[in-house]
Amino acid sequence: MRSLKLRNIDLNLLVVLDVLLAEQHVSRAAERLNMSQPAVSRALGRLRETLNDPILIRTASGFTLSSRAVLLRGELDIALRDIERVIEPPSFDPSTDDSLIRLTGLDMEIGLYFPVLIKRLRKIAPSMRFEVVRQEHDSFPMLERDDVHFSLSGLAPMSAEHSLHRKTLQEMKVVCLMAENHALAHGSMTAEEYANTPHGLVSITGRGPGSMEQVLAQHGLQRKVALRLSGFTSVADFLEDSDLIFTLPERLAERIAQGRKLCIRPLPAPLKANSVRFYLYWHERYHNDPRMIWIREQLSATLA
Amino acid sequence: MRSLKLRNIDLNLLVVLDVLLAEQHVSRAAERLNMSQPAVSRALGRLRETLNDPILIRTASGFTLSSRAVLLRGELDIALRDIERVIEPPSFDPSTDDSLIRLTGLDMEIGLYFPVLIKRLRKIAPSMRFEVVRQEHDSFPMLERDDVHFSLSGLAPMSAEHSLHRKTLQEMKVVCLMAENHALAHGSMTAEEYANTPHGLVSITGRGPGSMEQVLAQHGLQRKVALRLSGFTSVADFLEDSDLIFTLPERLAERIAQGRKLCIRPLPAPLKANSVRFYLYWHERYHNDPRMIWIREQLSATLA
DNA sequence: TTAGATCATGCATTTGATGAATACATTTAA
DNA sequence: TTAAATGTATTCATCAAATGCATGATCTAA
Repeated sequence: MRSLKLRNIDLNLLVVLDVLLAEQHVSRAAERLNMSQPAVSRALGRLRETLNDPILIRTASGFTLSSRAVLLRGELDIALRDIERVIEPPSFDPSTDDSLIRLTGLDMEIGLYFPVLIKRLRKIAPSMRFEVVRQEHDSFPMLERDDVHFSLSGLAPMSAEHSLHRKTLQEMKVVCLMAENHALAHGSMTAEEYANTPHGLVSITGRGPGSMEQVLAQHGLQRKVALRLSGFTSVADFLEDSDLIFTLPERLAERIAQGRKLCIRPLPAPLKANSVRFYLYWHERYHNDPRMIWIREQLSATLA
Repeated sequence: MRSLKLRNIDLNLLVVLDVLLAEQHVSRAAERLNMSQPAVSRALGRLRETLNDPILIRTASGFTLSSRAVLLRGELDIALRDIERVIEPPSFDPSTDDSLIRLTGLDMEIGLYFPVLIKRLRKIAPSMRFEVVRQEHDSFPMLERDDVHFSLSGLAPMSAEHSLHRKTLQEMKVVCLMAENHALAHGSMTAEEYANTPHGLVSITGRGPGSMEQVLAQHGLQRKVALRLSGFTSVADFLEDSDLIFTLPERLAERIAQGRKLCIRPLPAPLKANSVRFYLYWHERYHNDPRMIWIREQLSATLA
């Protein structure tokens, strides 16, 4: 535990001392410091008092340094340089930075955004390292605990988590994904037809109703969820040759449908209102971190 | 030339920051700093403003550090340690100190005081190095110019040299030194007899009358200086088998007479008043230097 | 819901740094 | 030796800013 010697002295005097030692001349020092000559003279007086040493000694031609002052000059130079490093906003150079950046998110969402981002980052910051961390049920506590720097999520934090920041990556409509040979695969679909078909649901938190339940309720409808999955990976396998419908964000649905016997259909017009957003979340503690700011900017660039 | 970034920020805040980073708790930091809690809270506010970073971030259980704060902790620790070194009175350890100490003085006076001093110093400070420098006509400018740390002299500086300090080493009477077979070598000597004998004079500055001239003048007398020397070394050689008298400080006379056919006689009573002092001089710039303070103390000890 | 803990803020106070003018000291030039 | 010049310290009034007290706001835990 550091002693409190420093509490009892005015560290601001050190800046004046530095210039005084360099100039050995009160008036010139004052000019360089943008202070009045009396102010510097007094500061010198206080320094003499504090350090218990005359520091500058009058001679026929100006001032000379005391032996203490000669020592001080070197030590002070080091100390002030260190302080400047403290004060200075932290610098960041992508070309040399070797930080380890930890990210999390759901498998499918990650696949949608992170590969292209990280490809871009590695091109500009070849020494930077990345780690995609398996997401827990809820990624917000992971941010809180500093397990990860970023979390990609379509959810909103439950309570008002004041320490989290986020940025909307994309907003997209929700579509229906079903087998090519599904009864509703062709022609238009009514809200009632939609509600009466058995549904599949990817529940990230593992519990509670999906957002569609609310929308249906507004139309006096409700649906039957016949299958509940905790991830997107096997959605296609369940859908092919099945009577199920999954209601998913458009780009996710496109991904899942790729190369499978599935087809994407718009939601029935009355239910179309709501859309889905994906967010990038980070913790307050990295809000000003130039590395993280840079990454956020790069992500925006990949989306543009 | 250092930029003046540091002029615009309050360095005293850094001490508070240091404790805040360690405690991550405003009230505890306040206690450790002997400040009120509001004062620390405001200081934290100013720090946030200055560094443009939240530093401490509220969480459910107290504060966490921002990423900037994590960096700061290390940098600040170094900076404050360096500042402490600046503030701290310079330490001095005789057993390890290897300073080079430069001294000057007249040959004979040096022989009187320095050998015993340096013997003592080398015993306690074996790594310290010493250099006895040939004295110029006047040793005071050498002190002014920082050619030497100490000067041994019986003179007083001409003008009021405010930058010089001195310490009386010894006070001694002045005696007459003459050949054993000198006419005045036995019996008492009157002031007139003294004045009428041819004199030798060691003139350190090389010019001007000696101090005896003044004393004689007060008695309406004056003497004839037949021989003028610029040092003491050869005084004995000039005195043996000669009619000259040298008027010298007692201990110097004893030294010179040692093993030679010379004898020491007191001054005639009326002229006896004045005595001679030897001083150790040093420059203001070393007045607070712990090494020089120590040396001065050691010199006193050798004289005691 | 209450009690307890902790940080932020409004307000009044006080400390202490500042600037303008000036006194003081010393050196240089005449 | 005096006068001018240079540079530093000091006096005094002013003003900015930090502080402390009391209080408000927020959150945790029982």
